[in-house]
Parts: sequence; structure tokens; C-alpha cells
Amino acid sequence: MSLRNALLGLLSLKARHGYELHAAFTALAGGAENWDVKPAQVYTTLARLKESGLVAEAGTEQSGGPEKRRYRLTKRGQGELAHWWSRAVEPGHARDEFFVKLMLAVAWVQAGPPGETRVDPKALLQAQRRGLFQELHRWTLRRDGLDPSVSLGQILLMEKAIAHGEAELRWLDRVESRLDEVRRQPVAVPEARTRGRPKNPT
Amino acid sequence: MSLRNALLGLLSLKARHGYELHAAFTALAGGAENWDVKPAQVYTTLARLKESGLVAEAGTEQSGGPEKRRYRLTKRGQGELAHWWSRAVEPGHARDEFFVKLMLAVAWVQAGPPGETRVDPKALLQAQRRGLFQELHRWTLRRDGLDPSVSLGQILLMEKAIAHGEAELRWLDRVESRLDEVRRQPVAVPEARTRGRPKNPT
DNA sequence: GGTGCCATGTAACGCGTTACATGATTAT
DNA sequence: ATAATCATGTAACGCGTTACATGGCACC
Repeated sequence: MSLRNALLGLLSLKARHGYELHAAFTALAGGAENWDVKPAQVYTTLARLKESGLVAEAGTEQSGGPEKRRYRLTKRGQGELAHWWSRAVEPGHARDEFFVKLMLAVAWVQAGPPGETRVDPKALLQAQRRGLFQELHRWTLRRDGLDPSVSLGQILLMEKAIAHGEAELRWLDRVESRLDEVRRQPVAVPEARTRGRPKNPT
Repeated sequence: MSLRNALLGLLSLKARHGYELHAAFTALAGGAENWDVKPAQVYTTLARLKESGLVAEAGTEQSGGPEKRRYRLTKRGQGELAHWWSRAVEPGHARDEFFVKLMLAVAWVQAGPPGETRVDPKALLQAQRRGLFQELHRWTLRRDGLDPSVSLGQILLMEKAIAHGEAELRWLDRVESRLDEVRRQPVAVPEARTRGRPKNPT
């Protein structure tokens, strides 16, 4: 929901063409480490921004290969950008796939049919923990091996990954103990009530 | 990238129709707290799954209102699900919008044109910290006020939010000190080299 | 002569959101 | 009466990914 805004921000620093924008965004946002954007998306987004009148072409340049279409912010683009700066970033959707998987595994244990395909929440948990631990190790090595002249963003990204990784690890421990508690006293699986043929009137 | 799988998982527990699936998924995944899915998406996803032969209709039921189309897993659906269980969840794209905004603000300070629209990284940081702190406070209150009979997932979600919130808060502190360091010794803004009209041959 | 970077895009698809449309049942 | 809940979907759009197509230039 916001490559648009980042592009506007970059263009507010100076006019650029698509390739430059892609490179600049990748450097700025941490690339594959944090927010990987493919060139194609830059061009399509740019086209949409142009159609909305937020950017405009500021002359093309030709030096050998294909044309370089340079873009610049319009007045409306500046307004939109100012609005973005004024807004706080909305706390993101976590969309934690592991959590869903875990809850599904728990539900399976409690209500699952007797298929061979067993799913053990404990095993899931341990696999996740092992993977995270290794990743954490790698990040730590990378952070400690960073050249001090490297950009500020690189350092901050590593520190962030480590901070959240450690938090997640501690949370996984917590999950395990909660799971042990529940195993002694299982809980109900949430279900939706349906209308037709009511079974138990409350 | 994975409501598909969650729906397959729920259907493996028992056959359901769309509305039930939506309710079950919302209960399971933590709803707006973690992964909000609109009913429309359930229906379209279900249609796609059916088209791919992973689910099939298992009879309709009519009791008053519209038809209830009950879905069940097919053999191929079971295979797909087994595959999902076997895979580890890939470490998610963080896509941290705040980070991008911050880096952009820093770049602006170092290279920005002298427009009136100033963007202060420090102010951004403090606003973010204030917001996060309040949210953290709310979560803590909610966790402590939770009825013990509430589902396991609710508790875990709160604990997770708190753990990561605290980590983020500590990271923001770290960012601030790094920013102070940099202010004394600024770094270069990363740029892409262009081809035409080379300025400085390295 | 090949590899890789610079530079541009289009086409097609999947996921997700918003808005719209319909209509019955149940609780206030 | 009317509001909420149950129940189903379609249409259109935005964001993001993958794959494809084109071609010059620089370096080994």
C-alpha cells in the first residue's frame, strides 16, 4: 500500500527515471532484507502515479540505449506526499502464518479425525524455534562483521531483525508452556452457529 | 499467500460452507487483531480452490434463506495440505513502512532541497514511540483483564503483541542513539550510477 | 564472443479490498 | 418496525509477482 508514497518521497529529493528509482528504493528500504521490489512494479506504479497526475515526465534523455524518461513531482504529488508525512504509519497487519498453523494443529489434536496425517503442535514449535535460532545466529554474525563505513540503514536493519527475533524466540518459549497447561485442561474449539435445524436453544 | 492453506486445514477437520469457514478462520487467526479476512475473499478463494480441484462441493442444504454449499477436501486437496504441513513457514517479509519513512527523512535532511516542508527524523521517531507506547499499554491492560476461560489463541496473541512491541520500543531507542552518532558524522546517500554522459570515471 | 549491467516496458495472473446486491430469520 | 445476524455471491480495482521482450554498452 505504499511503494507509491516512497516513490513520491524519492522524487521529491530530485527527478529520476525508473531504473534509478528502483535502485534508490532498494538501497533505502533494505532490499531483500526488508522490502524487495521488482523493477516491473516500479514502472507500473510510476504509470499509475502519472495517470493520477501525481508525477509528470520531465523530459527524456537518450544516450545510447532506450529512452530515459525522467519523472518529477507535480503540485498534487507534493500535496499527497505532505499528507503522507503528516500521517502516522498505521500499525501493520502481522499476518503471522506460523500462528495460524499452530492454532490449526492444536485444533486438529482436539477435534481431528483419526487420519494418519498427524500434526504435532510441539514438533511444529520446535522446528520453528530451531529455524529462528539459526537465523538469529546468522544475523548476529553479520551485524558484528559489518564494516563501520556501511550505511546506517544496514546496521539498523540488522539490529531490528535481532531484536524481534529474540522477542519471537522468547514468545515461542511462552507458547510451549501455555501449551503444556492446556494439555492438562483442554479448551473448546470455536465454531459458528448455523441457522437451519437448531440443535440446542440456549 | 496462504488463506488457501488455512481453508484447506479447516476443511480437513470437517466439511463446511463459506460462512462457517469465515467465522472459523476469524476465530482461529485472531481476526482484526492479527489477520482480518473479509467474507468476499473466502468465497473467491473457495471458488479458486474448487477450480483447481482441491475442494469439491459436498451437497447443498436449504433451510430458509439461500443455499448453503458445503465443501469438502478432495484427494488432491489432502495432498496439498500435507505438503503445507511439511514445509516450514518462510520468514516473512517485514515490509516496515516506518523504516522506509525514517530513511527517507534522513536522506531528506542530508540532501533535501530547501523547501518549507521539513521532515525531522527525530520528530518522526518520537511520534512513533509515543504511539507504540500507548498501544503497548492498551495491550497490557487487555492481557491482564482477560477472562481465564478465553481461548488459548487470544492469550498468545496478546503476549506476542506485547513481546514484539517491547522489542520495537527498545529498537527505537537504539535508532535514536545511532541517529545522534550520524549527526556528528554524516554518511553518503546511496545512488545508482547512470550510463549516459558519464561524469566521473572511476 | 559471452556475461552482466543499464534501461525500458507489457501481459497475465494471484491475492486482497471495497462496494454492491439479495434475501431470510431472530431478537429488541 | 428495524436492526443484527445468517448466508451467498459478483464486479471492479489496487498491489505485487513472474515471465517475456528488446537492445546497447562495457569488460574480460
